[in-house]
Amino acid sequence: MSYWLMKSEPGEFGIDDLIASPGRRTYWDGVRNYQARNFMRNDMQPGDQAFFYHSSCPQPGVAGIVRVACEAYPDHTAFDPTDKHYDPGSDPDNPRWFMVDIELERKLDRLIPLAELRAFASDRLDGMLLLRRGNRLSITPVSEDHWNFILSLE
DNA sequence: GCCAACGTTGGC
DNA sequence: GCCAACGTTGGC
Repeated sequence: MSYWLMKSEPGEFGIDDLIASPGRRTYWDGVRNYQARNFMRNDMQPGDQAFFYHSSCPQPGVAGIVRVACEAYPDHTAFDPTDKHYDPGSDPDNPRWFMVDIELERKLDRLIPLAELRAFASDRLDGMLLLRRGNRLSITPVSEDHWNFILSLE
């Protein structure tokens, strides 16, 4: 059982879009970074929990909690020339990109802003990958201590 | 819109 | 394998 943080732009797909999805479930397509892919493909397990994080928006921060609903499987959007995330280098017989399904566990009572997390960057959240300068990874692991502390801020 | 921090690409 | 150029991410 591991904890994760997954970034999404609310202008594209936010926590309320997940709430509106059938079964409050969706597939996490479009990851085109090898490190993030490896986390999904190699380390994510069904039942793992993840923070649903809003990025590139007026109020970046942790918006909700989701559950990994299956093991990673090939991201079919990589094979679709009309898709924004099309990658001609991904061969259906040897897929390059993967995705998992996620289900909403709950939306947080309030969004916990990035700025608030940053205030703890050198003590209670020391070492958290999200807070590392220049971090651009869309999927990062979260330690159990950090997970519990962030939820205590809610 | 700006810019820092990366990751990727491609010539050599 | 090196590295410059380029593209992307994402906070501010």
